[in-house]
Amino acid sequence: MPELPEVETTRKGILPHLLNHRIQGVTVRNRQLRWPVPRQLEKQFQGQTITAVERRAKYLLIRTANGTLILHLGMSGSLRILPEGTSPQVHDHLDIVLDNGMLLRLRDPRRFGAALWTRADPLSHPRLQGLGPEPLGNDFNVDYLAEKCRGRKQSIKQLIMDSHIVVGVGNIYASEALFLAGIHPACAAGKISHARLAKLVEAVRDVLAQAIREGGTTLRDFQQSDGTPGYFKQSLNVYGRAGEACNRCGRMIKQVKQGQRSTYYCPGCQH
DNA sequence: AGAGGTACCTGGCAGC
DNA sequence: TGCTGCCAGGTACCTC
Repeated sequence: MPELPEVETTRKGILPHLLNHRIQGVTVRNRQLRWPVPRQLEKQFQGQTITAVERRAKYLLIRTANGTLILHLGMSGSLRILPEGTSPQVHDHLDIVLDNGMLLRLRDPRRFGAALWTRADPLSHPRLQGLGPEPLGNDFNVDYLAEKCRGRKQSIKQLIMDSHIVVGVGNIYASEALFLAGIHPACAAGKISHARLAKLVEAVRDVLAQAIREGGTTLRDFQQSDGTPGYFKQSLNVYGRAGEACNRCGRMIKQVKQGQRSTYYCPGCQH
């Protein structure tokens, strides 16, 4: 489900319900997520007050003085704020009960997501250290990207989806950013000019920023934390539009496979 | 080092 | 109706 805009939308949605609130209870119904949910979580998180709700890459960091809950939504995860006592459904694996009569509930049918706990600096957690720069930050710029692309034969689409290069660019927004930049997704990263990489950096920033403004993309099951869908789907130029006409040139959008993932592009606009 | 493939897991849908 | 196969927004880990 979530790429960076969906995670950021979720963060903004849950923040006011969590910040400065005390955790009254933690219920783990299924520990078998991507990694087992650590046993210390209940004991060490309970009773703490939430001091910050941050995001690094697609991870959410729920901080307390005693440690940080690190959440990842995987492909199918979502977080909802619900009144305490709301009955859980099959894939509701984790509840955080708050002192305001509400609870934070993690639902994740495919269980590719994660709930980790660390008492140390979460940014140096093995899952977070070594990640590339944030796409909306200053460290992601054309000089950085050109350096990473140099000599690489890998396709540009796969390269920008590599979280060691830049975080937060998933399958939807990779296709969308390449469309905006006019770059063919199969183009070898090392063969793209500096000027075109500059366009790509701007396109990645623009598409992610716009998607955040519109509350993310709802394809089938993404919901914001209050249950409403995201509206960016209306702005998609290529993703999921195989066989339809390009908004810009009218040619038919194509779909291909790259590294087992679907890629969409316009053969008229992207070279 | 880089590139490619596989694995994890469930649900929805098309096609027979 | 029910089966089978394929597809899905992520990412770690394996091999060559």
